[in-house]
Amino acid sequence: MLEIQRIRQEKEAILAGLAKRNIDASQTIEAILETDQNWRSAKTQLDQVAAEMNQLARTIGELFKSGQQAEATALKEKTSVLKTQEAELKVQVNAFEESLQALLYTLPNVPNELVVQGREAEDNQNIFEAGTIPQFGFEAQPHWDLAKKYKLIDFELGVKVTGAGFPFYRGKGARLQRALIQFFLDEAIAAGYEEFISPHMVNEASGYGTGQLPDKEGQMYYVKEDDFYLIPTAEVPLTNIYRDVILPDGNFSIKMCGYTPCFRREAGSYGKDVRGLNRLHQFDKVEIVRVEHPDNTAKALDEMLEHVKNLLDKLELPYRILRLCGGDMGFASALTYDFEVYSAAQEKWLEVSSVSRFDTFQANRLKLRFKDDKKTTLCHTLNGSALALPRILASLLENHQTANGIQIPKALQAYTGFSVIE
RNA sequence: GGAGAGUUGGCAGAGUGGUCGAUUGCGGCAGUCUUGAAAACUGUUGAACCGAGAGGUUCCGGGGGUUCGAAUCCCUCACUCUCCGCCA
Repeated sequence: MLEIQRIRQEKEAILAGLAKRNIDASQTIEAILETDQNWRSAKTQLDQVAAEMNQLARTIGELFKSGQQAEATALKEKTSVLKTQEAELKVQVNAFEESLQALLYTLPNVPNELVVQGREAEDNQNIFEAGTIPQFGFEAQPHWDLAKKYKLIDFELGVKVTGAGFPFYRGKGARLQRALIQFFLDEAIAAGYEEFISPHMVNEASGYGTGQLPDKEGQMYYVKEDDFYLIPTAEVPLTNIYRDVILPDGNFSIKMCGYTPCFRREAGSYGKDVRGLNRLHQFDKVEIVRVEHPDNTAKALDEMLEHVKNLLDKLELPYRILRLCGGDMGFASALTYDFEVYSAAQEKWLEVSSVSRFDTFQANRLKLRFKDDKKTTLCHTLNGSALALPRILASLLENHQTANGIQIPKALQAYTGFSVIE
């Protein structure tokens, strides 16, 4: 959520920024400013009336105490007019406040200056590439065939027990999955992130805190009896640790990581994009989350990018980094880098990580601030996948396949306990 | 699931209708003392909003009500804890 003070002060810059998302927010901004103006004027009146009421009540109290019943009763009569006024103003103030809030919720974050205007994936900027795309002397198979051939993943069994998008991993497939989780966590911990095992369900307030609510409830699984949401990412429980928190000073850098399963309804998706592991309703992910002083955000983002690069290097996967264009960025993000691994078998790039800075957008909703010379200032939040498992598993299988089996990257062998799947 | 107790400032914990944004203790900060530290003592220490400022308003789990006046009384919802039951 954008800060109202910022909208008051930097209207033009915000409009220009949102234009990069192909959004013309001028009407919304005007409505916000008008509602804000109305709210402030009603609020000022309400405050005045309330002040008078308080004064009167005090006077009446003193009169009663000193036994001046008649005077007190006379004054009491005067309060009824003020009371009516106060009630009316309260209704107004609340109404303005609500519509202001609703309007503010509709505005996405303002893109960083590095972000270019664009509509879709093609407009994203390719800023980095590494690794070599493997050449096979045979016809490379997609991961769903490999998974079947080596009995690593059973999609049909998942359909039987739950439904599409809920696969079983079995045998070496399960082992590989567990190895990856352990590997990612160990790397994150070595990079200074504190590990958390979080709840896999969150309450409504947490959904609002990170921006899944309102509006995107359709993307989350919902447990009606208890009013809980299954987490779509560890970002939600980890970031919400700092909901309603004021850090004591500006000297902080909070680095958290956590492995969780992630649950996403993914309503409306179909076709080859969802084949195999490409898109699931339940998948595993190690997430890194940071809470930073605004001055440190750029550096933190760089560190996170380096961290993810390192993971992919160690997994010996060919990848590229895209800086997302305005139209392709998430609602809350100010700047997002996607990591994509090339799969020579599917002959396409698979998104395996998304690293973003949100600046104050999440912090404003979370009310996450720090004290700075008696002032309270909003913190910055960042997060990134490091990494999401299914597409990593897919690209490991596809890129490291040989005619006789699948080679496990060296860095992973200590975790899997085997070096080849045959 | 049954029964009961509770929700107050960073924490602990008073406060049952009037000057209470709230006693006190701990913690934090500043100071006195000290070569320094500890101890002791003194002072200070919540947040949000409106306002150029002076100042004002709001917040004692959320919402509503009674009253001139509510942390305090009533209604309602949520959450937490304890005991019993069930259970990994």
